[in-house]
Amino acid sequence: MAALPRARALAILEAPALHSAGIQPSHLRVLTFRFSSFAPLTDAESGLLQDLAGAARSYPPHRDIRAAGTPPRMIVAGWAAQCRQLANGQRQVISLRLPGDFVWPLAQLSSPSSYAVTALTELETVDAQPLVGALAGPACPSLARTARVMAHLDYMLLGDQIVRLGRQTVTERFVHLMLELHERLAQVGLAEDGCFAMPLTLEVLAGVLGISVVHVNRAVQQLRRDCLLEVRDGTVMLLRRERLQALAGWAPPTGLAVS
Amino acid sequence: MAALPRARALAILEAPALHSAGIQPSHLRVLTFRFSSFAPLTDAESGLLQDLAGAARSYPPHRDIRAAGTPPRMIVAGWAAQCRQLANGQRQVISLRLPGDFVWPLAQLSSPSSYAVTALTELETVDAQPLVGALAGPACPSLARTARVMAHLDYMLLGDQIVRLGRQTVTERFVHLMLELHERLAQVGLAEDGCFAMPLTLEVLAGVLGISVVHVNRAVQQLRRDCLLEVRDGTVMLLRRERLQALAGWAPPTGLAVS
DNA sequence: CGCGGTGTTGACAACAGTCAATTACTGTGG
DNA sequence: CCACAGTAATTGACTGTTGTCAACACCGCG
Repeated sequence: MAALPRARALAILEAPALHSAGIQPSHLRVLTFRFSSFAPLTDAESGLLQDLAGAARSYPPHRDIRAAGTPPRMIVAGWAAQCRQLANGQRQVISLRLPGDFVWPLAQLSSPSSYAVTALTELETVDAQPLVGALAGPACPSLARTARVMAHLDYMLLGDQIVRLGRQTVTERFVHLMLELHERLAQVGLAEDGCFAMPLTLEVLAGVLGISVVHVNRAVQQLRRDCLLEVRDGTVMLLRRERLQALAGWAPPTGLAVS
Repeated sequence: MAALPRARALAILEAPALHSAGIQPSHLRVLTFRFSSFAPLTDAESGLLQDLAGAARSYPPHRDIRAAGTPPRMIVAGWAAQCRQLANGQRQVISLRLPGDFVWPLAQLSSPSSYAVTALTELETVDAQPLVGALAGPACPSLARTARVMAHLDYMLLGDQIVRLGRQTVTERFVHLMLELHERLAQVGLAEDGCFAMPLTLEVLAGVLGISVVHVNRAVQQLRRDCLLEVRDGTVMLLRRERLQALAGWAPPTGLAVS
């Protein structure tokens, strides 16, 4: 969708000025991909994204990024997980946060520490406050619409997670999640042809899918034997998308109209 | 919390003008309870709520309330469920919508029909468009903050639902849900002393909890035998709150600070 | 070389789903 | 007033999926 405008927007990435400004092209690429997938970007909006990409902050793996009152940030590289720690020591991942996602999906409160966002890999984020500020002003009208769509997408993703946990078997859950991740990563240019990098241990996957480590493994082995999917060296290859989609009851998101 | 302002706000309910204006006092009561639980209401805000309560619309049970593009509404009486219908005929309830909740939690899109909101009982809703409109304007500053808190609460509730489905046993899920419902209903004055009306069949409960009808029943019977909880005639009585909270790992929500 | 983290596999136990039969409660029509 | 059908709740017996425990392989690292 919107192939032409995106191409035009991405052309900026070739400009030599980027490097002299200390901007990571891959960071700007993520931002541009994400926002141009909803609506063509105006020049003002492209400029705004370029400003954002200028000041990235880095977090090491396993670092807890506590929410309380800090301004919103957007991930431009690496993966994070929004977790709930349970009394019995178990951990449930509410939502995986990928490049192009806000770290905290919505207006957030000071929640009682049961919520945390943990960096799963080396993580790069940029300050998203200018974006949020731009929503109120009239300067970037389509950005405001885009932000609403993104908020809704976050809500829909939690719905998908609920369906996985509530109604699917281990294998179905895993496949469903892989298809979702592929779709989300493809939106920011980090997945192609059913292939993407997935820096998750079985333990984290078990935390996402609400099952034990052992059974995540069994599901992966079974899918591998059935030649439906391959996982190796942190890379996932979806071999037969149609079969996988039928198996997990997953469908690519249809056109997004804003209310 | 905010006992004094709420009492002042509720005093309006005694005014005889209400009945002549065709306003259901119970509807206004729900609206007033809900909004005054976050911040004291100004007179302008009270007036806005009173206007809302004037024009309620009614839906029969089992009626599907389709979302696509319709303006937002708020429930003032009755229960509804936001569902996902699966290909194999199973149904997963994403979120129960109670009096004082927006029917569609957030900015909504035209989603591909897999999402639906179904009235579980006779349902009364009011047009929430004036509320949403008031958020942008400067007339009701605290209402805008309240709306953000409510959006976040909706998100937190989905997180709770995910934890239930991902990490808890049948009994724990049921108790956890009952405690959540009690808390949410208490916020709109529909629960007291561990006692509230719950118009849900076992089938709907199974749809919420991601388990089979039979097992919902077994859990209820067990809790009844243990004298922890009683369900009869559509009424739930939580007998030992502390034991139940410990059993389900549930804690009452702490103070809500806005970011 | 030993160590910790991660992945892999098997055996068994615990939990939850399915099927089926029975009961209780409603509203309807005779 | 009763018989009836339809829905919901309840219970038992059995099956199937998943969790738990344990052992082992692999790998990078000090």
